[in-house]
Amino acid sequence: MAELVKETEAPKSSNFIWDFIKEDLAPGGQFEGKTVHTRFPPEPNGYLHIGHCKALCIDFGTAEAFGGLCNLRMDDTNPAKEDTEYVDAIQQDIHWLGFDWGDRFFYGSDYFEKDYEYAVELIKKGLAYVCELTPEEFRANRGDIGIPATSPYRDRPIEESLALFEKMKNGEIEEGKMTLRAKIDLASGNFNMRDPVIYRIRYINHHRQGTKWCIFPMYDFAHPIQDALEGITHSLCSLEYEEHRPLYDWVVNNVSIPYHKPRQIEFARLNIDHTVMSKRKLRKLVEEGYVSGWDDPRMPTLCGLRRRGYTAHSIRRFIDEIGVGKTTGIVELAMLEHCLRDDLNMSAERTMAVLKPVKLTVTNYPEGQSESFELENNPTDPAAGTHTITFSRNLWIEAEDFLETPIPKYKRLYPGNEVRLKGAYLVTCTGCVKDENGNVTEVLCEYDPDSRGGDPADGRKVKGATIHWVDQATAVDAEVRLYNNLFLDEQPDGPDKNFLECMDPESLVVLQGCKVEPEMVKVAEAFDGVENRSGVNAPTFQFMRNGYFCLDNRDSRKDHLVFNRSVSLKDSFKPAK
RNA sequence: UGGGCUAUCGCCAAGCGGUAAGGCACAGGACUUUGACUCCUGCAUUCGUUGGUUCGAAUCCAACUAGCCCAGCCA
Repeated sequence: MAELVKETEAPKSSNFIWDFIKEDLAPGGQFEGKTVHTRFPPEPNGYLHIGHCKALCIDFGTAEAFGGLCNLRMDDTNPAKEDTEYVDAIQQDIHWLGFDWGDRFFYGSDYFEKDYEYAVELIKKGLAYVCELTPEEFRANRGDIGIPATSPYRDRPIEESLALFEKMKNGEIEEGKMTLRAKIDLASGNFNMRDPVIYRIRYINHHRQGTKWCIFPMYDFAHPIQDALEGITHSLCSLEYEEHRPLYDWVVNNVSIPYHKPRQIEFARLNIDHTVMSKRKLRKLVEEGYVSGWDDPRMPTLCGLRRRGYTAHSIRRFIDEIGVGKTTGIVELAMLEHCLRDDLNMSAERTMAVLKPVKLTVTNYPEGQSESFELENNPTDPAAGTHTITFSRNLWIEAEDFLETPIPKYKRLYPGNEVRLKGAYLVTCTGCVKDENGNVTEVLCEYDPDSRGGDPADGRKVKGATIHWVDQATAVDAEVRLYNNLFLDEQPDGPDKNFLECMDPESLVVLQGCKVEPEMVKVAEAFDGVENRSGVNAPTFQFMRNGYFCLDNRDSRKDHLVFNRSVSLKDSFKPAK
């Protein structure tokens, strides 16, 4: 974990949030001499996705940048929505990314007692009252643009509210019959300030508090208190809370907090094209079986991205690259993919794998003969060493590396053309064998014995391409899963769109009978012994000329290898149409 | 039409009164035993629009325009 943090580059020099913080820390600033303290407050009702990841990187990253602290807090003030089921997964994902909250892990519900005391304080100050409007009446009385809201209970005596709130707490009031409201401004243009409800009654089991409470504080009341009690200096959140800030400040200013007053700063949340980010929609994909689960490799969840083969480093780099601002935009997926390729290019070992195999017979290579070659593991890193591959008369090559009649600019196998078999020999195509339907079943070629290793003795330049291959004698079968975007539409989340109708029916293509190097079995076997496979990155390779692939952390076993394509290699070959 | 926010290249994004960084994408070219990587080169006379202030404006002022968010006893 520590290594991950270390290998992550220093974050960008600054952003508007850091500018604010610098001002706050400067002489005369509101936090002069204080330690920057942030918090990441996920609601435990789903898995973390790349959107949360931005927030989390900002929260933890900002603390890191200022030598401060960041707490992890489960925001669980609504018993109807939360579950412990997600708590472990959230923690695992944050650790995977390389962040740590030390011993500062909290639950919003830890503060229910305090919340209650502060609510009572507000009532005593005449700043809150028990309102008996039902949800329907509440809506009917909320007013409108230019029309103030109303509540007949607004001026009820303090003592009466105190007694009623006590009854609410003691379970003597029916759900929906009463709420506690902050007394602020019924005519405010900001509806959040029109005497917002700060406590509601809920006879539901709370995942941690059980039935101890039947009144629960609303986010707008609980959050600033939680922040204040934890000594948070900067409460960073997304833009939609911008107009809640006056309420946040109101709470912080009207309650006797024991420490400094935290400052809320908002930033734009992350959107990426060809995907959806709302928890509701992701849940629908999972629950209605459009994907295999929250960790389906096509999902934008952190567990999905991890299973797909995304490294923590690449994701953090991506978040760093896109920056922090207040403009709501949609980042291209190409940016994320670039960050992955960039990372894996440095770290992934090369191996040859044939995804759509066709036989290649080296007709002048003696039957039964075999030899081996050393293939570099990573051309960008000589220290990565080499591994041994075997060669014989019968090989597998990619079906698309042969064309009986070549298209313009085609540099691969076609009758008469010489190509290099990566790391082995130069071969010249002499023809092919077809079945009764005219499908090519075997490609024929002759090798140049004086080109061992791929370098021709006479030093001639090879115009053909270098293609990958595997030896039929030693190759191992594997299942390979190719992923495309879940959505064909750039903006499945867009207005007037049913995101389910934007899905790509071919977002998952499963290939069987792919041919991989035999050493993959050993790698898979070692991975079989790894505990908590879903929490770590599975072994990842670059299948030369194809892309980056990793073992599937859920389904792969040594006797049935399953690889996921994390991302393809860039390909500038554009055959003329 | 009430409140809040945002507008700089196809996508992110610097810029904070002195004459438009960077990344992604894209297009050429070099190199290459991955049509990858790497390396060059190109890619906003212009900063939503219109006025104003100024020797000088993306940066200050004004008025427009467009987009996003808000009327849960959700977070």
